[in-house]
Amino acid sequence: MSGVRSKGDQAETAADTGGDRRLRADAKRSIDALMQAAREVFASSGVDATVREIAERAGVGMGTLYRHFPQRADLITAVLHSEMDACSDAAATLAAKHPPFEALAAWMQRYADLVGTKRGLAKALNSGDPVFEGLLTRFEERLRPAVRPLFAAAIVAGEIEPDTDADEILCAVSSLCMSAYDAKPEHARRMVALFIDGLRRPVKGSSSH
Amino acid sequence: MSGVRSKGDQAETAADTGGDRRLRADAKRSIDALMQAAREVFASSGVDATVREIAERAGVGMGTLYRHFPQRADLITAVLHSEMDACSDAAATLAAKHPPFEALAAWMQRYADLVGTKRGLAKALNSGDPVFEGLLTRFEERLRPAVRPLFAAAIVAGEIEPDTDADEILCAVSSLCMSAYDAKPEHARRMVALFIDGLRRPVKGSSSH
DNA sequence: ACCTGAACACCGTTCAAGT
DNA sequence: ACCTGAACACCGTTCAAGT
Repeated sequence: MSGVRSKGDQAETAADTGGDRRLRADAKRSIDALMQAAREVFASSGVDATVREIAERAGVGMGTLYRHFPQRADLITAVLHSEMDACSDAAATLAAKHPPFEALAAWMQRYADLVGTKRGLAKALNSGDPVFEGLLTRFEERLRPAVRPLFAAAIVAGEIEPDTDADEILCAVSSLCMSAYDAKPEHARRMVALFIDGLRRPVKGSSSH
Repeated sequence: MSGVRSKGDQAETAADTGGDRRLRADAKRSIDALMQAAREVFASSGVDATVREIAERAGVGMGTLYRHFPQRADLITAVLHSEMDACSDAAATLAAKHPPFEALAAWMQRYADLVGTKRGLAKALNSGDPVFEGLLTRFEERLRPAVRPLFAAAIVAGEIEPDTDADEILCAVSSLCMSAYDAKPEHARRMVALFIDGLRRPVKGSSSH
């Protein structure tokens, strides 16, 4: 009986983002390759892509895929979680690199891409399978807190109206992309840009001569 | 070269309702059996039911199924068309048998059942496959005209407000059933009944003593 | 502990063979 | 002209065999 680390040892489904929980090196490599391959294949062939296609592209056998992702749905879930997290993380990065309004606008484009892509995937999600439990939850719980500071900064800088409702904007942008994104991604992006630009108002300090 | 009947000979997909367009007796029997079997199987096992299961229940071979319905989706479409038509036809029947308001209320229950059932099927429809072309069109174009007389009659009889919007009611009832029907059909029916009852107002003639 | 790939069960669809 | 059912291609998933 080695006393330390007694419970929480059975994390069957591969970790979400790139979780490295005491895996052997080859295992971690397999998981990374699979998720990368899934990302690419889902992007090019859509959600209906075959597990075989993914395994082949990742350069691993079928058994390896199923060892880390017991069901096809688990791979989809993992990929979506990872993409959502990446989008959330982009908020801080953009905030550090750009002035408030530009950061907000840039992140919205990032978000538009995510939703546009997710729509292809979401089709399978809305099928009601409980396998996809907590995906929308994560969507709301990680993305919203991430974007709030962007709005706050733009408001403090006086670049958008102080009563701008972040949730409303997020909702508008996503529904805007849901409908038309995969037909004309460029068109969707342009509409998002127009929409976000409409929020802008002249900065206080610079316009008073 | 037999001169008569030169064009329009290639009606591949089996007719919609029970279309008897110069089929041999056994062919018609097969089609009827298949549609009836599909109706039952879809109702009990959902839209994901197997073609094999349907063929077996209908007592025909796989080839027979595919002779009349070249794709699985064609069977679904045919069944839905048939159920929509049946629901439309029920309007006239009910109008003949009941007083205006009762006919309207009864038809709404019929409609609730259709939508509740259709929801299970519609899941597959919203997949975007162009195979299901024109299903919603038919839904709107046959059902709405069928129900309009029911509203008109109830309005003339003074049993509901004259400005009642039929489309609004249809929309409300269907969205009411979309969400909760297959979990609790009885509950959905009760809510529809309550809703429709709310439209009623005291009849002019009888309340003036 | 992890990987591989042939094998399994099952699906939609086809087609040679019958009447 | 219509029917039958074995056969095909393909899918998600499993498992004995390897290192």
